Amino acid sequence: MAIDRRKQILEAATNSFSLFGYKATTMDQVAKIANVGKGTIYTFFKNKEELFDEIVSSLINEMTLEAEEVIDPEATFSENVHRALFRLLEFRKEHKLTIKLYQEAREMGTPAVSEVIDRMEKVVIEFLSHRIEKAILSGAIKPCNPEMTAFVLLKLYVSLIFDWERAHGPLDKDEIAHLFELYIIKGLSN
Amino acid sequence: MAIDRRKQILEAATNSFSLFGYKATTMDQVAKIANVGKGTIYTFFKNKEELFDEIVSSLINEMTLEAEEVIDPEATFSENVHRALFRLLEFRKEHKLTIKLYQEAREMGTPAVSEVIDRMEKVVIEFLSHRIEKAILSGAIKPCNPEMTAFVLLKLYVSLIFDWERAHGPLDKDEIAHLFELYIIKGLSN
DNA sequence: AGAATGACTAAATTACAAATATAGTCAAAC
DNA sequence: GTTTGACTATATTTGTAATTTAGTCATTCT
Repeated sequence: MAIDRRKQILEAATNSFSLFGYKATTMDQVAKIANVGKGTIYTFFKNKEELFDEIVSSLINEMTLEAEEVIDPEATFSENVHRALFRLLEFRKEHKLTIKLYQEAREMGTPAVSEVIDRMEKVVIEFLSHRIEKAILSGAIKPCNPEMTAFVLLKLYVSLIFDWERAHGPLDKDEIAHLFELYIIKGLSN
Repeated sequence: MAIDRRKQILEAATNSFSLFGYKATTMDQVAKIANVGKGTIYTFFKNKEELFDEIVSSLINEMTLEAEEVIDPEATFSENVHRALFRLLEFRKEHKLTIKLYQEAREMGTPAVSEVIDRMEKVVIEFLSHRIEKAILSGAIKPCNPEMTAFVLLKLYVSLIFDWERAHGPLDKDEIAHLFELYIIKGLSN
């Protein structure tokens, strides 16, 4: 239990960031939770921001890997959107951090947090853009600006998860998948 | 030029709110621009917030009227969405106020401003909901939750006008109309 | 030795108070 | 009867002391 202090620190920091946000998490707190002296944190991480960045980077990596993994080149575009969405929606614990960060960015505008969100969104948009480009080339979907389409998909997702849920209670995975299918893939028109 | 002080005041306040926002507009300033004594404002409006509310209310009324007017019961749903959107996008001056208010709500979270935005969005969503309900009943579009669909349409609009434009420069009317057609009405799938 | 530590310091944040600015009033002027 | 701007009470900003927190480093522990 006294080994792998690095991991202990990362875990403690992740929990604290998820629960209280970036600004409200103190290094003393992280040290206390991780059961290490504060100095120990600085033997592994240059400063608070780097600790934060490492946590977010590995979250981004995990998500990208998962998404990459779940894509089936044989399946249709719509099916792949489904699969990726579903997997994404299962990231509940990591999601807690994301949700907290969106909240902190909105309510307090902490710069380090806004930067990190930009970074996350950039990765998501790039990932989606590539998929969309391929789907256009293969004729699976209509020609469109891939970056803007990625942007619209992300905005729809964020709107549903953060804004709609905040006012109307949570949506389950199937519901969200159905909504993407209806609004973006198939379209409303008969 | 010394008559209809009420109108002068409304105009001065509208300009100042559009240019500087709600908080940064002072009653002395409004009086100065409107060429009236400050006391005069209070013979027509109980306080700053009521002056603001009246301006926003008439903006909402104008918009609803315009939208109502532009709807053609004979035309298709998609065409009506187009027409309404186009008309909306012509509201450039009033739009300035809306844009400033969104900015102020985001950056400073002024309560009076956030309330007003909620009010505006509620009206828009109610208006859209009714149209969508009718379109579902007439079979013009697929069955869906009208309120949520209205919400998604609004969010797409706001995302494009405020978020995308902020990062990538303005979109022209035809482009926006085309995007609505592509993403929401027809869908991406081939 | 080398890793871990927590008292320590410098810098940032918050709490508080005085100074300023603003909303709203009202007695005088028109 | 309407308009007005000097006036007041309230809200905001500014400057400053008190507190908190990030980051260091001499000492302790293994």
